[in-house]
Amino acid sequence: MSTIADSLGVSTATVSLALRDSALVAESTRERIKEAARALGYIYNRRAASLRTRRSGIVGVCVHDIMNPFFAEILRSIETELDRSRQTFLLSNHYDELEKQRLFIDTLLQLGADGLILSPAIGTPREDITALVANGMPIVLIAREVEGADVPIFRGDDAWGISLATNHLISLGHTRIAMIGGTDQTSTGRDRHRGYVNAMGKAGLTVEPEWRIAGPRTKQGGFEAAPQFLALKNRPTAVVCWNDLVAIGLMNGISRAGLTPGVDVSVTGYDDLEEASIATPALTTVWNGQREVGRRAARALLDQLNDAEAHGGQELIHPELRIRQSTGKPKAGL
Amino acid sequence: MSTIADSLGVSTATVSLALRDSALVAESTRERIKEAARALGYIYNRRAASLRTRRSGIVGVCVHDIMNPFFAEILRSIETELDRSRQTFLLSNHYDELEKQRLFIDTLLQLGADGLILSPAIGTPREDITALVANGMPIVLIAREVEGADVPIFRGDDAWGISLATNHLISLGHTRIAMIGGTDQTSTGRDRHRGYVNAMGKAGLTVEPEWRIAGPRTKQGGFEAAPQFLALKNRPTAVVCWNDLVAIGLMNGISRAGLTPGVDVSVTGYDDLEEASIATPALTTVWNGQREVGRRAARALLDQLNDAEAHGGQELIHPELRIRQSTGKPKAGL
DNA sequence: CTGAAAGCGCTTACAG
DNA sequence: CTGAAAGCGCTTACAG
Repeated sequence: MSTIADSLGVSTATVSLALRDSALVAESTRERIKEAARALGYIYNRRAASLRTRRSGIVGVCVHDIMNPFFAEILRSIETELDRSRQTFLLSNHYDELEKQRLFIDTLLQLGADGLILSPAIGTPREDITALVANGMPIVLIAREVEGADVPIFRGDDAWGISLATNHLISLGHTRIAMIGGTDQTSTGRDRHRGYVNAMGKAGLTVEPEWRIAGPRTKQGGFEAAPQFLALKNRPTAVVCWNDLVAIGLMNGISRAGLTPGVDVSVTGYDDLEEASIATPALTTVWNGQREVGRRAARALLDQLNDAEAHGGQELIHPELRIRQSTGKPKAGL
Repeated sequence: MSTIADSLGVSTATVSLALRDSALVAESTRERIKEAARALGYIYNRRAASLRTRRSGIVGVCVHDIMNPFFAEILRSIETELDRSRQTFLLSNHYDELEKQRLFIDTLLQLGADGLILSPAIGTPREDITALVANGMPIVLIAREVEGADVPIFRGDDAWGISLATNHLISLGHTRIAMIGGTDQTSTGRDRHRGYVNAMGKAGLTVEPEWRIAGPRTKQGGFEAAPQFLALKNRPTAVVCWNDLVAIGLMNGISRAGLTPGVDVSVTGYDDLEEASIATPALTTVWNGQREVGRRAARALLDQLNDAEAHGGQELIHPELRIRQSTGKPKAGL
């Protein structure tokens, strides 16, 4: 910048102002300065600027796994929103390791990030969140709760959503319904399991303990759970899966065993990923508003950046059932 | 830092040294300083440090789409390598839009990033790469070439790899083999198509123009190409797909039409994604060394950071055929 | 082993 | 409308 200033015989203050299109600088001066900047191949140094202004233009986004299509869809809409306001976003996976998450948060602090969008790792203590807030870094949560942390959170109404899937199966005539996937260590896992149990109870149906195969959260996991499910004595005729990935994996596993998902066993997913509609058979699932979650979370954070007052959030997104070919009436005789 | 210095009656220089474990500082002083830093909740300001040292600890990674499992697998191994040397990595999608890619590169320059790992967007001119190098930013390419750019590149031997798949089908007795997916706008697309054509030629087989359905690169794309393929007159008995995603989508589409992939139509993929082995039927494909690509690219970049001399790369990764259930002999009578 | 001083490249009052 | 000066929080010669 001083090179530009010298070459034109003006002050660096004027250059700084001109490059940011300040009305304080005469039109002609501004033009000359911009021209010189171009000619000299000037590169704006954001570190220096941010050191002075205390705004970095960086927003951190940290989730369990960015390559998981569920988060991928959320991230895309976050990306769209942040791009619009020219924020750079720093992505990271924490793989549900608290240490990785803390390392990332430290990095964010050191870089002077303006805010954080976080889907907290399993076991995240409230203090980790409040410490951030105390350091003046706005934060919004997505997908998962952190008990006792008073920050905006955006997610779907899991208990309600899973009841949609469960009730759909019940209305088709299924009475023995299993639930596969998810973990009680996350609020999402607990909420969905509770929703399933409640829906069964309301319909006067019993739930056998071995009908709950907890754990799987990926396609691979669902695939591997298939044999265990198929081996159940007095096997359930339908399965509520924790998410679409588990459901698709499970259906693949069922097909491998020579049975036909949607005919021999009804299967529901959760999330309505893009993939759900092209699965074979097309997956009956619950739309979970990923796009909406991402959009709202990003907006809420941006609002906080521009106005420390703003502090919304918390309204749950209302899930919707999507009926496709992976569910049907129980086969006669089962 | 000056707060720490004041509270202890030492200079900031000493504090700086102590916090970085310099042997220049007496053990006892070091301890006192670190203790004070902890007590005061000191946060290291990387912007300030980097302004002074001209190293930011940031490495940029830019690909077509980080949520695509192909890149996802590469990114995971890049992540592992960079974590090890405590570099923060800034991820971005360019979605094959040159403008997005340029914006990201600009951001990197402004943040003073130490280097870039890039899978270049379609149409990236050589000048974009050389300009970066001229600005002193080390760069390595992955997956795709940029003609005339003299920088390290890491990728598989695509022409060779696709010939493995093609020859496998030929050896099973197929003579009419289609190729679905990919675009001639990328080196990868051209190489794979060329490899397929060559393999067919060497076996004395002809390739009808309508057997090439260019374009699809995703599951959705493969799924949508199914009807077009199935409608071909004198339909090929086998399909070489551009990648696993297209192959899996295509198989879903074929199933939807009531045919059985692997029996009625043989299908091969490319990349050997984790998903390939749990697809139904399990996908015959070509292992493309994603992990290896990521690992080598990250190492090469780190080497360049630590020693401007280093400048390796260019050896192609040798693909391998993985035979599973999606390929078989052509059905009698076809 | 420790301190005083300069400087990285910006922006922001303040003065004119 | 423009300039001189201070300062953001570090690190690095240099001197002692």
